[in-house]
Amino acid sequence: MRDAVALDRLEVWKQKGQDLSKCPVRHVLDHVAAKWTTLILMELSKGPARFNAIGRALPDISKRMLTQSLRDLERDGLIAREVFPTKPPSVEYRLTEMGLSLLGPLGALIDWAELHASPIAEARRAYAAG
Amino acid sequence: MRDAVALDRLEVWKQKGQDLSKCPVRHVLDHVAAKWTTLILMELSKGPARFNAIGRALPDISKRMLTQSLRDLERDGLIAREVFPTKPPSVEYRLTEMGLSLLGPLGALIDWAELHASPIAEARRAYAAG
DNA sequence: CGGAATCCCAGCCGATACTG
DNA sequence: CAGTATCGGCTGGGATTCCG
Repeated sequence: MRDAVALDRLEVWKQKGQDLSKCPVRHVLDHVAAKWTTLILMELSKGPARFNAIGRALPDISKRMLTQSLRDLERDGLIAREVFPTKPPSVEYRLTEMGLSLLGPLGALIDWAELHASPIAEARRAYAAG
Repeated sequence: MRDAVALDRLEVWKQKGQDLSKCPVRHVLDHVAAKWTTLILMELSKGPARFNAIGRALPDISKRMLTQSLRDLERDGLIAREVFPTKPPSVEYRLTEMGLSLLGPLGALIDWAELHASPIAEARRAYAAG
């Protein structure tokens, strides 16, 4: 059929009888999944930005979710948070090297999605119709 | 900083003031997000399989979620469902060409996750430590 | 400015039981 | 074999309010 070498990594984990929720691969997938983290990584790919700047760039995000998403990404070492003791204090977020390296694979996925957007929409219509 | 050509596709959508939930890119991301669809695509990358065969390969999935996940993938044209009028009836699922083409980008993401699994785990420990 | 705390609901998802 | 039906818990995430 096709060599699915990469996919077998998940397979191996599954066959070890491990808890799927602790699989490290799932963890990354969950970031991609999370409603906002992809957008945030995208925004930061343009350069470091401050809390409210990111918020303004993503109009529909609440402060609550922005905070939480930033924490999640920081926790996993994908972005770094730096506080400047100005008055009032400002906080800057930027991609780490690891976060930067994620943009490649993530971009590939987004490219695929863009390329297949209309076939998918078509498939949905066809499915709904019959 | 870095060319983020791919990522700008999402950006464009956002700036059009569109509802993010209807962005076609999000549809794909949601599949990746969903707890089981990635595993199912993985399993089917090895070749066509029947309902219960997939279920046995993914021991922790319930029939309910298996059905639902298969429907989701079928709805978007990533897998195809074929019923054989045997006795008792059997149903076979296989990747479509579009589904097959998703394995590449998805595999790249999984490779990245596998490669950075331990740095991420390390970052989490460091973060938890304070 | 950059958050934290609280309330609350929609939906995801698991368990269980039933069907053609 | 390949589903469908129903119930219910858990949590993601929106709205709002308060704080250093």
